[in-house]
Amino acid sequence: MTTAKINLTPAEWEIMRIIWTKGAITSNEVITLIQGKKNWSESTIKTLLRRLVKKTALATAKVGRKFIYSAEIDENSAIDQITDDTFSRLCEMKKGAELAKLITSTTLSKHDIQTMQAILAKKLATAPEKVACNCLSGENQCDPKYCEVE
Amino acid sequence: MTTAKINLTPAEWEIMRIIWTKGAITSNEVITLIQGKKNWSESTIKTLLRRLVKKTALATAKVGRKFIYSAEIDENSAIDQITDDTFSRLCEMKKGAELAKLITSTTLSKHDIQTMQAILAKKLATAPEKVACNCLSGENQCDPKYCEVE
DNA sequence: TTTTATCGTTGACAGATGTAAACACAAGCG
DNA sequence: CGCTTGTGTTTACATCTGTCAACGATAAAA
Repeated sequence: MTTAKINLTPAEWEIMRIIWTKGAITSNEVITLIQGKKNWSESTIKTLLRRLVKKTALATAKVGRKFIYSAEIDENSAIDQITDDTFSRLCEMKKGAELAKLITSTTLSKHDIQTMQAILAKKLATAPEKVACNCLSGENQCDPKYCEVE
Repeated sequence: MTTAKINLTPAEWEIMRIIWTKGAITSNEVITLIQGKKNWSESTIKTLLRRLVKKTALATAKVGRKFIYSAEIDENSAIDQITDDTFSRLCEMKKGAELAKLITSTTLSKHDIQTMQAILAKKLATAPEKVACNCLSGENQCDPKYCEVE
């Protein structure tokens, strides 16, 4: 399992989810499983598998004339990567509110919630009163008229 | 301010942040401000501005021979959109842990934290013991060997 | 062993993205 | 009134992505 920075496109991500969930799997199984969610032709799926192998997101083991595909990148690392990637684009000041929205809209287990509560309780003590906007570089400051949390 | 579904590419997003922060602005100012962060040529920035206008993410007001650009899409909506988009790709079962990581790595204000604490406290009561994986369609169940939270 | 069903490989193609040079044009300068 | 300068417009182009059809090789079936 590598942790290298490999970018997965949305379509490729769909394939990876199947493989992360099933472990080792043949292209045929992938095709069958995907077809429950996406309306992709076999060709499309084969292409995606091939591209994933090429970018070393998947490994193959030849068994007879067919391949058994398995993930070469760790699911959690991949998840960290896309979420970090997404969050890195956001205005620093807005992230807190967005996270609040996400925890509102996401189904969370009791355990998840308790974990977060512990983290938050710990953070509260040293939390700043306000997080500054970082949308402009250097000395350029936000125009308070626009750069405000609502 | 529209709320229509407009996809912003990472490069376009960079431009939008400037404009959301500064309000109305000329291409020239955008160019100056971007150059503090990115090493893009003027041409590149002009192209991005034009594409953003084309996809109605920006509006223009002609003043003399120059344009004043302003956002046509709301920053918060755009933020919601990309985060939702990203989260929709993840395994349902993994979202909680990922959110916990995010709140750990994000700088949060006291206010943000308190908001989240309130949301979590409320959610805890009705929270499920476990959130199921939704990576496979229909009756296909996760192979417990692979589909487990660690 | 001839036919057929399976897989994987090639080649394609339109549209999106990142990047940018070259060009056109109006306004102010000399 | 040409010339320079600041702005917007065109054109370009290599990649990346989403989607496939067609082709080739080989195991399985007849």
